[in-house]
Amino acid sequence: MATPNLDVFQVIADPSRRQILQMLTKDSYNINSISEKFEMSRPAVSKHIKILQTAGFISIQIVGREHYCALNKKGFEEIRKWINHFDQFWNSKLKNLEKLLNNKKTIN
Amino acid sequence: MATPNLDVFQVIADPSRRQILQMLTKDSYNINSISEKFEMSRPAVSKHIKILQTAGFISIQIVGREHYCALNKKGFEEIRKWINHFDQFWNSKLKNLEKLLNNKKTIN
DNA sequence: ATATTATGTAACTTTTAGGTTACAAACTTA
DNA sequence: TAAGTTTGTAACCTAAAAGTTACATAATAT
Repeated sequence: MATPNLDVFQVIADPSRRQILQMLTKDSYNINSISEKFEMSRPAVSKHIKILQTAGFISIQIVGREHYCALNKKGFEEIRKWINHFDQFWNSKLKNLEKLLNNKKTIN
Repeated sequence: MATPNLDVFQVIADPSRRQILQMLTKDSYNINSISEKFEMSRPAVSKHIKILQTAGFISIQIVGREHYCALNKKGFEEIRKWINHFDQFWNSKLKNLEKLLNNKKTIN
């Protein structure tokens, strides 16, 4: 794994990475304890951690030889922005429908 | 492209597919007019459309030989649910901090 | 009927994400 | 100092996503 530079959407596309993020809603864990919960090897998890950190989904606090991972708000923001954008689309569509119905009312 | 069955996160991981969704916030287009806006071949776009439809991000209305694509709310819901879940995490973290500060206040 | 337009799909190739093992580095403990 | 932990990384392999071209199908237009 040559740690590719992925955009935030590609980062959360991987189920294992989403599992890691899910896990970090419970507590902060070091990389070893995270990899223990997964089928794959520790280096594989290590790469995922690196990708998550680079994309801003987690931050890492080094305590001695242990690297503790915690959720980082930053990475999620672009996703939320994207979803909000489409929510606006649905809302404006709904408003247009309401306008249409109101016009009909005044006409009849 | 053997039209793989991707989960919603994998579906929006592809930049071209996100561009298509973005395009459909402006208007409803048939597949040919969508592919005209892209560098890649028409069959490639056609596959993306299929993937977007299968995952519930767009719906297709067939008018004669033309297939008109429009945004479908369904596909976005799982993404929003996922984002909301993490928003709850940040909110509860904030509440805990507030509680902590309030306790300090009453102690001092 | 023929030509044109819009689309789907099969077969194939290329690229790369995601996994592995092996080894190095850095910190901790006995 | 030596042994044990925790982590990073290099080198490699595999599976599959994403593209291509070529061809088939179906609706429309002339």
